[in-house]
Amino acid sequence: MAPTIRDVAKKANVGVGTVSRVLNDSPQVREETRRIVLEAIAELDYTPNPIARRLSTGKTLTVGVILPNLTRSSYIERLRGVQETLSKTKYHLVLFSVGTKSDQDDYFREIPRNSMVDGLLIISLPTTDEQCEHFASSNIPTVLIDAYHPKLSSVVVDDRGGGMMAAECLIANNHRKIGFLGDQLETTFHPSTRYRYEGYCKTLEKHGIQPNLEYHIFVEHGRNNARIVAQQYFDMDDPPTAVFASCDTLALGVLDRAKENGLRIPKDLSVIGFDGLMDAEYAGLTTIDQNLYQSGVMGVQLLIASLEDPQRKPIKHTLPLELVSRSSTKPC
Amino acid sequence: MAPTIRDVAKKANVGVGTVSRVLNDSPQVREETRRIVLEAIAELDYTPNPIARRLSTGKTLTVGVILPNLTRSSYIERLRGVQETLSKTKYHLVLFSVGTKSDQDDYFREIPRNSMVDGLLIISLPTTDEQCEHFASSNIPTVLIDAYHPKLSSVVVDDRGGGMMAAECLIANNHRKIGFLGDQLETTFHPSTRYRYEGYCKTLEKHGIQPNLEYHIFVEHGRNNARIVAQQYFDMDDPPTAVFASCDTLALGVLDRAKENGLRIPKDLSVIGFDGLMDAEYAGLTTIDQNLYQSGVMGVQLLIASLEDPQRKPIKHTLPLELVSRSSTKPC
DNA sequence: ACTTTAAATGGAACCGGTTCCGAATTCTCA
DNA sequence: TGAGAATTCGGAACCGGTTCCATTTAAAGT
Repeated sequence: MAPTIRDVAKKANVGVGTVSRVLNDSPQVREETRRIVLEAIAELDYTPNPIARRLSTGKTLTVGVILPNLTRSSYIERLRGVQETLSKTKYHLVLFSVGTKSDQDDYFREIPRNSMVDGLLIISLPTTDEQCEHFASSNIPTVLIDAYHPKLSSVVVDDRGGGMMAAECLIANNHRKIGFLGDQLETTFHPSTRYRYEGYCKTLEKHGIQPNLEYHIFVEHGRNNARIVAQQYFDMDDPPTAVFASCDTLALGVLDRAKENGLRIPKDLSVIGFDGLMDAEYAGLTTIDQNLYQSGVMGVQLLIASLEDPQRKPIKHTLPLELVSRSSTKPC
Repeated sequence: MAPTIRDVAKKANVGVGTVSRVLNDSPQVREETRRIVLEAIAELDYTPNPIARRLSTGKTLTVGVILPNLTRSSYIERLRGVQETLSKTKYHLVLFSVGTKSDQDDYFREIPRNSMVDGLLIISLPTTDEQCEHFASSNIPTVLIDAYHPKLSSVVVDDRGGGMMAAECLIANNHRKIGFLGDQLETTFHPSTRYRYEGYCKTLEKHGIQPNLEYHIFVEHGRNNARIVAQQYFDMDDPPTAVFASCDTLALGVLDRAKENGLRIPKDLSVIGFDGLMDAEYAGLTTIDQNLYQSGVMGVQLLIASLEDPQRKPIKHTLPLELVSRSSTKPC
């Protein structure tokens, strides 16, 4: 059996309290005594049992990360930022992925309730007001990434502004017939898409362009789905000359189909995406880079701050957006 | 403060033992008593503290997953299989990612030692004999995914056979000048690449083709790296007419560059990859599909089996490989 | 040298479950 | 109806840490 703190205490001829103090770098222990205890620890090859520690301190040294699933590159990139940052801290990462709405409800209810984690990071999940209030009033600090609520710390980008940037870029290149391809708005709709859409519409109007609703298509997320619906654009009597997709994955699908149809990019069709995925780089896709990785890093930093000071006020951190101009558009 | 089992016991006028029995569905409790206890639980909105439970049972209800990092799609796809399967069980998933060799050593030493998890899943990490022995003799069941050791359960594919399939496919299409592009062999080399390489060489020889070492290039993993080194092929006096890349990502890089050079695929150059990523599908890349997702599913199943019966003998599960013929080669 | 004060230490109590054993209750059957 | 067996139950002991308080030991002060 693994040695316990009492074994160490016995071996070092001290009380368990003293061993505990040595383990926790308490200054209240004589140098000489510390040496003896450390020796005993080394001899027994003793490691404190983290679970026992958790029980008595009430801390789990664990951070929960909840995200929709592991299929979208954007979630993964955020997760990567979270993971790499968290690995530099004392916290472990427990991963939860919600497949369905009811999964989400379950997790949101159960995770804080039986305090399985010290803190929670919620990535790209649309949360209700009620849920956020619930997190805020629970005693586990929670940070939203790619979502916002006044009572919780959050990491966001200016989606509306991003939509405007994209539209401005295309308009600057003399496009007037601009399409918008977005993630499904109805079902598992994420607010970000709507804001990007709003920014896009706003900008068109600002330039006196009446958004053509025929050009606005919403589709279930997926490169292949985008590839398929993109055909609708090419079948139109008066097709758009440019498309802004609400995420890179959809934009890539449009490019795929455009190339299949022999269109020249960006001459016959300009495409701009949103996210800044690696895949966009490979495909030469112009995009609005939203610093996905950095959102994970920042999320962890905010969470750690809350963990260290639970009274800390919620902070809303807005990451910058950057237009990355590539070959799918003329230079912006 | 959250109610404890003793609060419930008091409220229900029973002993804590009885409450515990109710919680654990012990048959040793009268139906009437059970009802009363459940009522008290409901009234207090009581949830057992999982950490306390862990301490007394010694089980953490947690499975650790160690993988190299979250950048390669193949790891992610495996992780996805693991995650989705695990979420159907009572176990939680704790994610560890090793950035450096020394990270790996640390994790391998520390994770079993302070028993933070009930079981361990090791994905695509080259492990030494010594490390495996160590896992096998520790009391936490461990399963290797994409690696093999006789003392541990493992999920693998026949990499050598896969290399042969790829080569056979190209040879059947009358290619004689076949290149091989592999992940770096020197530094963070993974055995799978070597086996694929061996299978490829073997097959060439079998068909009387002397492998041309000039055609064999090894490069740090990455689509862009592959894209860059691929130029070496095109600069040769007598370039290969086909390339087998040890993974899809590298193959995609080759395709990228080939297209930049205006080569027609598969007429001027045939390319075949290995993995079966979604990206390969989008790019029309012929590949050897190794059922990455399924490897995660299977890994969890083997682990759960070991968790339920720790005496169980190690099992080696070999997943099938499937040649998926797309437009980067002539039909195989 | 001898109090006064400060620092170091031992160990019981606690965190919140599970488990086991002895006691109490209920059931069985003569 | 009552002895004996079978259920059901209560609660102490335990898991392995931390923490707090009382006590011992060392340092400081006059």
